[in-house]
Order: sequence, then structure tokens, then C-alpha cells
Amino acid sequence: MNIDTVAKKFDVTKDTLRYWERVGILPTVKRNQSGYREYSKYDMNWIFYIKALRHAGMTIEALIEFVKLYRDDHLNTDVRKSLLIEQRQDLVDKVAAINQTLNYLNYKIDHYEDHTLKYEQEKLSYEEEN
Amino acid sequence: MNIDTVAKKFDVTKDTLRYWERVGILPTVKRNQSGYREYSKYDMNWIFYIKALRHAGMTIEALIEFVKLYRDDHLNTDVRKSLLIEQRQDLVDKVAAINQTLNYLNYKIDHYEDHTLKYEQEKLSYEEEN
DNA sequence: ATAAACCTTGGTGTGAACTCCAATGCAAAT
DNA sequence: ATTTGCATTGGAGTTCACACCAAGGTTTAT
Repeated sequence: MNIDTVAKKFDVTKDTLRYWERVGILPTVKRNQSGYREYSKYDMNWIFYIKALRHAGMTIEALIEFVKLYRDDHLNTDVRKSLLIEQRQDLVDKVAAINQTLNYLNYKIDHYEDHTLKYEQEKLSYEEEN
Repeated sequence: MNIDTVAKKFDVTKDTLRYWERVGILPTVKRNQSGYREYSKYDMNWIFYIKALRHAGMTIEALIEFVKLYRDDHLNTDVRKSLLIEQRQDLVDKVAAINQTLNYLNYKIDHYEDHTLKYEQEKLSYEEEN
């Protein structure tokens, strides 16, 4: 598949695909005889995955670190698997953080009419030590 | 509370606090007789909230929109409450998106040893149409 | 065979969200 | 009273993650 087709398939720009490859979070894509990129299924799996992780808020920097390790041929499947587990933990943490904000919002919404309570709640929301 | 204390309390830089105020997502902070900012409890509630929403991926742009509406004195509590509910929905959507990526990761991890299956799964993960 | 429509690269530009800096004023310490 | 330190502002600089552009080669259409 050529770059334009892939870009449309995954709803990213061609520039983004070239950028991701250039900084090393996409593998080096095979070229045809005239130098055009030919994306394989393997490449597209990475595109799918990277797009999802970017969408979840992972930085390019973090992804570079991850794929550098992940694609290291010296690693066995166990180590690689544990990298995935680490990555999963990052996402779980992210969800937990957002859920905390959601709790805060839920409380605010539920007690909106009661302004005294609201004040007390907001006080509690970030002051645990005192 | 002065700017340095507040910055440390919420783990943001002083520059960021001034920036947030300048673009309008923090209320105009009261000054003491020598022009120094004096943060109130009310201000700090906003700092807490904005930090959480930024952390959850809300853009400054979106926050400007939100607070402009929210702080509009002409609004009654019902409208303001519905703004919070909208905001909550945004976060719920965000969590849902990350959870989808988590499902993908979970599958990858669970079937890591079986490379054939892995390939099939990755194929399925983004190809629903065909 | 010429034009239109792709692809390539290297490099520059852009917008968001800070981050830093210089000049200046106030405040606390010695 | 002078040094040290923290505050202020306006404005310039930085980083991230692309987006855009020009110059050139290739493929497809007419």
C-alpha cells in the first residue's frame, strides 16, 4: 500500500507518517524500485498502535523510548511482553488520574445547589495533609 | 498566599500561574498594596481544577471557552451546572478512548506467545469493514 | 509526448503552551 | 543603609508535533 492510501486508511496525514518514520517510532518502511514507500501489514499495525497511544496522550519522546527497546532484536519475548505491560500500566495510571477529576466533577455537580457544601468539598479536594 | 507558595503547593511554575491568569483561565488575582498577587482559596480551587483538566488533556483554548461561560454572571446555576456536565462528558469520552487502547494492549499481552493469533488479532483490531 | 498527479527529500514555518529574560520596584536581612 | 531576594511587566525564546513548501524524479492520463 502506498502512502496516500495508508494515510487515508488511518486518518493521518502523509507528512505525519513520514515524520513518525523519521523520528523512529515507525519502522523503516520498504521502498519499491522508484523509491516510493510500500507499507506492509506489519507497518500498519504499528501505525494503528502509535495512533492509539498518541491519542491517549503518550508523547513522541516516550514512544521513541518504547519502540527503541521493543524492536531491539536482542530481547526475548518475555522482556518485550513486560514492555507492553509497562505501557499498559502507564495507561491505567492515566485513566486513574482522569477518574479522580471525574469524581471531583461529579461531586461538584451533585452538590451544585448547596454552596456551603461546595466550598467545603473544594477545600477537601486538594488538602489532605492538614 | 503569595505566588511562590502557591506554585510550590500545586507544583506548577510561577510563570505558568501568571500565564493562566493572563489568558483568562484563572480569575484576576487580588494584589496587595505593593502589587504582589495574593491568592485566595477561591483562586486556588481554580488552580486545582485547571491543573487537573490540563493533565487530562484539555487544551487551554477549550478551558478559555469554558471559564468564559462559567464565570458569566448572567448565567444561573442551572446553566452553569450543565457546563460541568458537558465537561464531565468530555472526560468520560477520553477515558473510553484510552480504554479501547487498553483492550488492544490486553489482547496483545494475553496472546503474546501465539504469534499467529497475534497477527490475526492485529488485523482485526483496525479492520472491521472488510 | 506533454501534462497532470503522484512520490521523494531537505528545509522552513506554525501554533500551542509555556519558559526565560531584562528592567524595575519592593521587602527582608545583615 | 546597602545588599540580597522576591515580586512585577513586556517581550522574546523554546519545545513539541507536526504542516507546508520548493525542487526534483516517476507514473498515469490524454
